[in-house]
This record gives sequence, C-alpha cells and structure tokens, in this order.
Amino acid sequence: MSLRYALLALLTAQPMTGYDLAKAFHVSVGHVWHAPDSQIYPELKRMVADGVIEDRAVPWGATSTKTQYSITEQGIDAFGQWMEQPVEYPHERDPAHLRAAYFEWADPDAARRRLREHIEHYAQRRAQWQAQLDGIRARQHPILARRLESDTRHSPDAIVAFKVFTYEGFIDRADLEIAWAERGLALLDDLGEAGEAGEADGAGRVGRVGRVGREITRSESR
Amino acid sequence: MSLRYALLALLTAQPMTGYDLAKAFHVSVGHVWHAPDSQIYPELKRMVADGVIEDRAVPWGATSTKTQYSITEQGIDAFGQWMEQPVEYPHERDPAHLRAAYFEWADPDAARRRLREHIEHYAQRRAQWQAQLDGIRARQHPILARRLESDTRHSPDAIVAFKVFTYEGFIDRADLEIAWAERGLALLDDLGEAGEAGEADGAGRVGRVGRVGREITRSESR
DNA sequence: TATACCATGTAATAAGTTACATGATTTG
DNA sequence: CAAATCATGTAACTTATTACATGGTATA
Repeated sequence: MSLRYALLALLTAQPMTGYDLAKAFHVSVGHVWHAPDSQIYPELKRMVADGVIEDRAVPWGATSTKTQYSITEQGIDAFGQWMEQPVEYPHERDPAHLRAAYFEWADPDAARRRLREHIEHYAQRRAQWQAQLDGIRARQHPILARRLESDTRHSPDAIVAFKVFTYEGFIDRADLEIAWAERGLALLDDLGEAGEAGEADGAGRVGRVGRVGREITRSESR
Repeated sequence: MSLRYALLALLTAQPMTGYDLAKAFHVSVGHVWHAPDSQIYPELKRMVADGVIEDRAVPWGATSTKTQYSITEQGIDAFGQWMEQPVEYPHERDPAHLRAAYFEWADPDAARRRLREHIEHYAQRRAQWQAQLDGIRARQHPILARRLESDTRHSPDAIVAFKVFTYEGFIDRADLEIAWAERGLALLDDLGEAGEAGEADGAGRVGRVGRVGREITRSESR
C-alpha cells in the first residue's frame, strides 16, 4: 500500500501524466520505495477508482490526448491520514546477511567476493543517495523545486529538512554496510591465517580464532 | 529462492520434521530471513521434488508416522554453489523512511509518534538479535550447539565467527536506526521552536530553520 | 480427560517481477 | 524521415500474507 502514498506524495507537488509520474518516480521517491512502471500504471487506475486522484484527458499533438492525474481533496485527506497510521515494518529478509551467516560453507575467496560485492553495491547506492541529497540541499532537485513553488501550506525549510533527514539516514546505512563488509574481509583474513598456522602445526582444524592474529573488533574497521 | 537455502542451512545441522524445522527456523535463521509456516511446508515439498532433500516416514506414537527431512548430497552441492552466486539485492523499499520524507504533511505530534515507534521497533529487534548473539557466543544456542557437534568439515570457530559477524551487523543496524529516529525527534523540536518564534513575530511561515535553535548534526544525537 | 503441543497443511488474496507489446509524437 | 522519447499498458509468473482447517499424541 506504500506505493499508493509514494505516488500521492508526487502528485501533491503537481499534476502529471502517468509517464511523467513514472519518470519523476524513478528519479526521486523511487530511491526510497522502488516500483517498476508496470506496477505504477495499474495502481494509478485503482487510485482513480478509489477517488484519491482524478484523471483528465489533455491534448497531445494535433489529434491525440494523454491522461493527466491530479490529487483530489480526498487524496490529500488520505495522505494526511496515512501519516496518522503506524508504519508497518516488513519482516526481516536480508539475503546478504543470510549468506554471511553460513560463510563456512563457502570457499574463502568466494566469501571475499560476496563481501566486495556488498561494498560495491552500497558504494553505488551511497553515491545515488548522496546525489539526491546534494540536489535537495541546494534546492535544485527538479521535483523538489517544483514542490517548493507550489506548496504554500508548509514551510520550505521543513519540506527540505525532512528530505535531508531521510537521505542522511540512507547514507549512514550505506556507510554501515560498507564497514560491516570490511570487518568481514578482516575476519576472513584472520581465519585464513589461523587455518594456515594450524595446518603448519599439523593440527588440522583450527582453534581459538580471535586470539591468534590481530583482534577483530567493531571499532577497528572504521 | 533464499528461503530454500535458509532451510537447507538448518538441515546441514541435522535431519528434522517439517514441524521441527519450522520451529527451529523461527528461533534461528528466521531472524535473518523471515517465513511463515505456510511458506515453509510447500517449499519443503518442492525441495524434495528437486532432490535437494529427502523425506522419510518415521514412527510417531503407536500407529502414526511423521515425515523427516534430510539434506542430500545434491543438496549439499546446491548449498555450496549458492555461495558462489552473487547476492541478489532487493530493491529499496523502506516504509519508515518514505513516511519521514513527507513529515511536513503530518502533525508534528504524529511525526513524533512515528519516530518513537521506530525506536521501539528497533529496540525490540535489537534485544532479539542480542539474545541470539549471546547464545551463539556462549555456544549455547541449541541449533548451533547441534551444528557444532555434527559438522566435522568446518572449524567450530569459523562457524561461530560468521554467525557472530552476521548478528553484530544487525545490532549495529538497530543502533543506527535508533540514532536516526532520535535525530528526527530533535529536528522536530527545532522546527517547532522556529515555527513558534515565527508565529510570535507574526511572520507566518518560518524561515531559516537550522540556524535558529540548536544545531542538528549527525554526530550530536549519539 | 482436558489441555498443550505435535503435525501438516490449504485457500484466497495481495504484492511484486519480468517480459513483452504497441502506437503516437517530437526533434534533429 | 529516422530515431528518440512519449504514452500506456497487459500477461504470465513468482513470492508472500492471512486466515483457516484438521486431527493425532503426550502429559498433568
């Protein structure tokens, strides 16, 4: 149901066609709540049926028309009421941490690849979020700029501050994930050293990892 | 597809009935990858059909039987191959951050409630993860203990270290979310003060939030 | 012998993914 | 006039959620 409110949020800034909306979505709120076009179009239909938005045919070219959607009074109410509802937190489902929990079944090099991919993944996301944040802080982000013009009922500073707050949270999260993966790489190195030492001793399976080699601590890797 | 590997991971420790497996799931790997029983049972059927696990009827009571599942050689291979595959990262879909991005549409008290719920949510998760972590570190966690007995091919220290690594990541994440929400509460306080100051001046909408009141910085709130 | 727990699901629905499909208009 | 982009989807599938259903076994 969040998709509906992500779309409503965009339409509080200005009326848009489905196409415009989908595009605007992908470069703004889509970084917080992803949805493909094929989910957006049907949802817009349902939203019209439910009265939270209106569709209007506007001319397109000489003969054609396109459908422009705008939020209704009822839609604004629904958006306000949404803010009164508790957030429904999704159940934990984390593919990267699930993998990491059973790294003993992986070749150490495969585990390292997974962790480096993790770092790469969050470095890319971080860059995207940072770009959003820069655009928001400078009030240059196109959708935000439009919103700041059209929204007369809220303080521009508040509008900006909440978006900054949101994206800062994502950036901190990306940093955390990168730091976590780096600790994982250090752990693999330590386990490797311990394993080799054990083998050199002819001892087979290793003992007391974390007391051999350097200590692995959470504070170290940052 | 991760559910399959979460179940395989449990079955690398010992054979179990569907019921045992579901129970074990909820108190261990289910904290990393949630699934309800109604998803587990059908998946087990599919896994038998695909040959990664075997089912065997074992006596239950005088006349009845129950189905015990055990991992096959093919299942162990599949688990190892899974470790060679890159993680498929889900698209970003964050209901709490989505809400926060548009807090200007919320009553400040409603926004505060959302943030306090966020803190409460992650405090509870943190406690759960911490409990898991304590059990793992002490090697008292029942499924882990069983695994440490039965798994002769991996170093017990490595088995433990990767699980510790995984859960530490979650705990750090919980701390981050709590700190984020606390910054949000501070932001709301600052915007409120600025708003009141503005109104007292008869200025209507507020100006220059972030320069009035105390500064809100990321380092401050922790 | 009642209550807790063991055991195993199904049905209906909702949500999300992937791939494909089609034509119109604007612009270089 | 060709290419880009605007415009709007549909179909098939997978995954996940919610709620319900049913009966057996162990134990106090």
